[in-house]
Amino acid sequence: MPDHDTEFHLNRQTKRRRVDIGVKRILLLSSLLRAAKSTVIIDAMNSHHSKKQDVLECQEAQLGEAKSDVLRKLLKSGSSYEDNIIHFSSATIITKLLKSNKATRGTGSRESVIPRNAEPEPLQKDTCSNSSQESAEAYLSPLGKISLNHLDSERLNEEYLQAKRARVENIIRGMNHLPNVMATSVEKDCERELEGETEITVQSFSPRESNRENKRKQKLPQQQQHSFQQLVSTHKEQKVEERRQLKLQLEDMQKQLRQLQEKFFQIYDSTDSEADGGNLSEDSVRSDGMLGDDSMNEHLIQNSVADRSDNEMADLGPGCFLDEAKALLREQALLDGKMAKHEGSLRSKGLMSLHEVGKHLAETLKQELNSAMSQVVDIYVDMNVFSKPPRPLLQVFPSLEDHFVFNRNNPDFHTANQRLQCFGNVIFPSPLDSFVGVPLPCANDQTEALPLVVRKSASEHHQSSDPGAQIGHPHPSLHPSSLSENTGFISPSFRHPFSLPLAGYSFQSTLGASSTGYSSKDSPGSMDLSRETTSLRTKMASSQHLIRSCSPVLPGSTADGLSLIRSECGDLQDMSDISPYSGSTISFSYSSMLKMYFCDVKFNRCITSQLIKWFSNFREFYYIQMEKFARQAINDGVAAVDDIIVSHESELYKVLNMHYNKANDFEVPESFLEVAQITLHEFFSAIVASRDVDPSWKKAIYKVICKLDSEVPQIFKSANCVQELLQE
DNA sequence: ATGAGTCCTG
DNA sequence: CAGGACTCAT
Repeated sequence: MPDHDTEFHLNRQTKRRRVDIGVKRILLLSSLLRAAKSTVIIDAMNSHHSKKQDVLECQEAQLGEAKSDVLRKLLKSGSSYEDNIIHFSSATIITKLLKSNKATRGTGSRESVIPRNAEPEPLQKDTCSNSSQESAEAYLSPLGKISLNHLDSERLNEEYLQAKRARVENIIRGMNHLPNVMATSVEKDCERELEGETEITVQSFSPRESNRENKRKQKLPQQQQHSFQQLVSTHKEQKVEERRQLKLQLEDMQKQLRQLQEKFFQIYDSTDSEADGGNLSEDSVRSDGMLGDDSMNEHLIQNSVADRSDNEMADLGPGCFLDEAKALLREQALLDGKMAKHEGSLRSKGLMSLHEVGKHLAETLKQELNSAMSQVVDIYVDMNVFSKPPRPLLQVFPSLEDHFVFNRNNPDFHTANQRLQCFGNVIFPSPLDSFVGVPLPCANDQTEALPLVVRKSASEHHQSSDPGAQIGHPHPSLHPSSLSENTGFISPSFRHPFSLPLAGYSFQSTLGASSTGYSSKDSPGSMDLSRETTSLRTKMASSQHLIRSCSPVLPGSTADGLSLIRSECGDLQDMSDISPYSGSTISFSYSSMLKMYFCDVKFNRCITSQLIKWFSNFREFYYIQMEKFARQAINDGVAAVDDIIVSHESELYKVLNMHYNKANDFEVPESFLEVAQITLHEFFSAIVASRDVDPSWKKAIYKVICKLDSEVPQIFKSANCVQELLQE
């Protein structure tokens, strides 16, 4: 029977096994963005960043990545086509070539001067390597060096010049497909290169250089003219084929472009109404821009690509395809510019501001992310946590409704609710709500979960700390099934500072509430903010030195929630492997949460890391205690997991409360007990099942518990958090 | 190189 | 809790 010391051993074991959770956030964000396919988001983002992003990115955001993918493909294809035809025509290669030549000339030291007249040798040895970039490069590269000890340098010079000319011809031909400017410049460069050729002489070769050259010369063409002809003939065929393929690609791109265009306008139509009432979302703004310049956009988009006839296309060389793609990019940039312009005009009208845009964009993004996360959480919890015969958690809901003061008409609720961002068991207002002035759908629409902190009841009679109730000794009145009769929740001793995952869990997961937020029916109702604020006031009052920033105080009240979210959501990546909804995992960082909730706090590195530190520590403590008590229960001979009941009298609860809520400043939400119990059960079961042999066995538990997390109380998001608390 | 976040230790 | 090592990502 393992005692709880094992924990430390295991901790040590898992030392290097930890999963770094902050890894894929950005990916997640972007993938979610894509998955969401929300034009609201995309447009907003595009508008917000358009000026900073390059053309490709703008285009991607604006018309969707499909198009840009096509463009990229086209560009890529174009260049690969060129590569295939004549590598020398590749701008990259040319650039490289010219650069290296220049570098060579610029080298003062003779020792390091590239032995240009040494290059012809490869001509004699090579067998028409005409398609590999490497060979081309090698051949052209002034870096190529061979031992010339036995060679007639003059002859080689001659040959080399011949080869060089052929190559330049080759390049020029290849460049026919490129924009004139480039071709011309390259041509000139090449000519210059030829002219200055004979000035370079060979002085010496290092062995290393020789080796490098030897490697290369095997691939170099022996007969430049011959290989060139082969090149041309081969590439002519390739040209035809490539042209055909490019044509197909372009046609495909046209199709996609049209589709995107249609989609774009459809989206505008669908969101048009949402922008009514002076609430201009990014989407509507953008769409307005589109419609405002409808004819022009149509022209821009269709004229260059869609309207181009196939015949015309067929006559286009690969360079023209590239031009086509570039033209598309330009068009997109232009469109983007118009968007920005339109946006600017709106802004000048006072309808919106860039700041608002960014803010709203962020909010929208967060909502989308959380929605997706919530889905995953729901599904996972439903599948894993409640796969067993349902425990009486459902009864928590009515009981909580009884115990909490739901004041849906509380004006504070609405103002705060509009700012509400929830994590963990995410409850968000609908994405559009985040935009300025968009009213909440309904006063009764509960978009928030239970606050983490409940104000102490006015009747501050302390609950009897009955030491009798211990883990492994179920107490009827404390069992979840009898929570509705349990008055303990109202009882002031329920003051726990940290997040209470189950608040969201009970309602959302158990009741199967929509992941996008509590519906008005599923939600427990709005929490009376005054309760929590009053509760917090106590804390605040005792922490006047932190008056400017409430966050230093808050970690104690939000730490575990944040920690849970933070630590476990990272594991959603793992869960995504299990979940059929694997596309929609989410991960939040502490810092982003902190910054969102404590907007009045000027976060710097120090503050952020300190808070993170606190959260980590809080979280750690929670789980350490869980494991400890689970092992203790096992040691005590508890056989069935259901015999483990966490109540207000449980030692576990006391320990936690002592740690997080020493002064009992906070009323601990009922759901905390639920989550604590579930956590304990998880640990117990895992240990009993010997899953703890796995160094990372806790992670599975983290996953489960993470999903029970409830959101940070909305009050914390208020910029006037402190004032509000003190006013209570 | 730096930051975010976790894990371990004291 | 804090310090610091460590990992991972940018």
